[in-house]
Amino acid sequence: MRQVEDGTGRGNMPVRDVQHEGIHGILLVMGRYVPVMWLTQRLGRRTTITTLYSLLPLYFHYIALLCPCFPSARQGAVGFNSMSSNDPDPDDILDSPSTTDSLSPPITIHPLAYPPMSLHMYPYPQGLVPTQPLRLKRRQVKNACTNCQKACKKCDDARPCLRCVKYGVSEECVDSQRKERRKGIKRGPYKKRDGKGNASDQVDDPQGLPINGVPAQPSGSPPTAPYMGPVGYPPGYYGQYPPPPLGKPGEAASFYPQFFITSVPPPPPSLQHTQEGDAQAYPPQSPPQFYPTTFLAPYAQPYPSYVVARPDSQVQMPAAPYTYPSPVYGKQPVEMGIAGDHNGVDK
DNA sequence: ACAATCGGACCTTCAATAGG
DNA sequence: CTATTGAAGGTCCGATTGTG
Ligand SMILES: [Zn+2]
Ligand SMILES: [Zn+2]
Repeated sequence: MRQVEDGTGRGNMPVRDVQHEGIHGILLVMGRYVPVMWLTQRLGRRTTITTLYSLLPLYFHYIALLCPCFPSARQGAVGFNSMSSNDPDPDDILDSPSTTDSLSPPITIHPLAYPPMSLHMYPYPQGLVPTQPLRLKRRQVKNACTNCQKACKKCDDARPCLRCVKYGVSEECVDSQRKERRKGIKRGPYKKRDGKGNASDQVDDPQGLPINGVPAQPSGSPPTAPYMGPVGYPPGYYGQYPPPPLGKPGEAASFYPQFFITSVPPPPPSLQHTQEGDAQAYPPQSPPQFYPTTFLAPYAQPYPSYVVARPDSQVQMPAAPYTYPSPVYGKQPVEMGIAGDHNGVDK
């Protein structure tokens, strides 16, 4: 297990490097799992642990808002799957059901959930540790806005989308036009269906061990991670990943095992300073632990109230609904915003 | 160092096809 | 009619290139 925290000598470590230390590029930030890739993309590649640490509380909403994987104030359980990725897609790391709120107990966040040491990196909990590289499914919006489409950048379902808001072109944010699929195209014979499980799709789980009791995905592609949805948004609002298909027997619904987010207790001291290269050595000693818990949701708000377009095309963080207890949290948010993406909607 | 570009991997959708 | 296939059409990751 590895802990990445301020004051351990890693404070100046760019966040992006954390992923190379971590198991799967997931930071446990203030009790929540956030893909490092995501952080580096949104906050800038050279954001250090220290910076992140000091800014996170203030940017908590924003991060919660931006990071589809940041299961903060949303209602509903936080799904987590044993997964990893060889090409860590920031948004692919975590996932949670977004439309299954009704299925799951509410999960929320409360201020006390912010541990003094807010940055930890945890490996997967035992039992959730993937036995093989898993391919995480990326979710796309149904219809990107024209700006995002042109820029080949990620869009979202909101209009204006976050990216357009960020670049101050909210008014230009409109759905791109989709062409209709042509009909009447002959396809030729399909390959034979053979009534039962054929040899073509048993690639998953060579060991035949369903992860965490979860049956392997029927397709030949690696299993995908569950959707850990955004916070406080309607289903699909920021859904980076599709909700677990419900009611489809033997399907992905079973791929959304429960995962518990908690205010992370500081790891045992003996585990706090493992050497580099132990990324694959997990879980070497004591297995990571996850603590089922519940959080309050102090600032669950719809997206539009978070983001304010400014003349300078920056995005402004509305004042926090409450003040953070720790003085360190009181630090003024420097001009950090959401660097990491390009300026100006282009092309 | 950071922003813009864009090739192409990946995802979603849905008409064509197959089976009962 | 329902299930499955599989390709069209789309999204957007992330490597590359451009800019100051
Ligand atoms: Zn967009
Ligand atoms: Zn837009």
